Amino acid sequence: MTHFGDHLRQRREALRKTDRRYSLRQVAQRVGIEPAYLSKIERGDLQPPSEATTLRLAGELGEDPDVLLAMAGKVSSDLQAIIRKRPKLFADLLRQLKQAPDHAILTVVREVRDGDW
Amino acid sequence: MTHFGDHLRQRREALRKTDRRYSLRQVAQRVGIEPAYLSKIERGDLQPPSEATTLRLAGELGEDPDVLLAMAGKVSSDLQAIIRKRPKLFADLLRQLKQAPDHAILTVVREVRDGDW
DNA sequence: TGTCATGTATCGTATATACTACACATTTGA
DNA sequence: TCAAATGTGTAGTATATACGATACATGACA
Repeated sequence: MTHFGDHLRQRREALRKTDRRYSLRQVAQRVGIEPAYLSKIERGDLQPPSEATTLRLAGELGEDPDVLLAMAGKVSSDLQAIIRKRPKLFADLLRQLKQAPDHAILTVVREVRDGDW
Repeated sequence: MTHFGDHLRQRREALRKTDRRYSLRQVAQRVGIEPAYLSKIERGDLQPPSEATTLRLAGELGEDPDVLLAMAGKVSSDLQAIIRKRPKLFADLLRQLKQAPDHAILTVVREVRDGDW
């Protein structure tokens, strides 16, 4: 499993190949953090940043926010809020689905989307 | 919405009516925290405790752990781990189900439980 | 060849989290 | 009635979180 920082750096360097605006310093500036801070994060010297900063990084680097948050060891606060409103229901559901294969979960997602209630 | 601390106190006092072992001090001791700390939590003077302590409180007071954690503004770390392993899938699922009525989610839970994969 | 940008090392800070320790006034039960 | 138990006020602590500011060596490039 590739590290959060490694992943950031790989992604940034990839974008950098076709766009010089993706230097560490410029990305840091657009994201609103110090270059030194981003440097240490990319190198795994520091913990991944806060949810808010991680989301801005995802936006800047064109990454899926939930996936990047997951790599940062976090779960989006809006998802947490959904669970907290009906904790028993969603706790049961998630533990049931823990073992289920991806396609089964996808099926459920589609069922719900197309479901009529 | 009743406060986390209020809820704890109500629950503890209810148990106390039939069992003197549910004094604040004795519960605190069994849970492994200082009475003064539990007092302030019940009165809403301090934030809800850590996940670990909240779970011990749930056990001691016979409450559903996920529900009590939700009242503490948290989501169980094992549920978070489930989500983090397949963030896109579960993020989509939860956002789909955000609006769904309880019975629809229950149906999904049962479908998955009885499903054959 | 000099200057501009780049990545990084070092140091420091503000705030939040998660409690403990102790003392004290009040209440309860034998 | 008095000793034990109860709830609470005050003060303090250790650790984690989430960064900022500054300075510096290296590399690119014009």
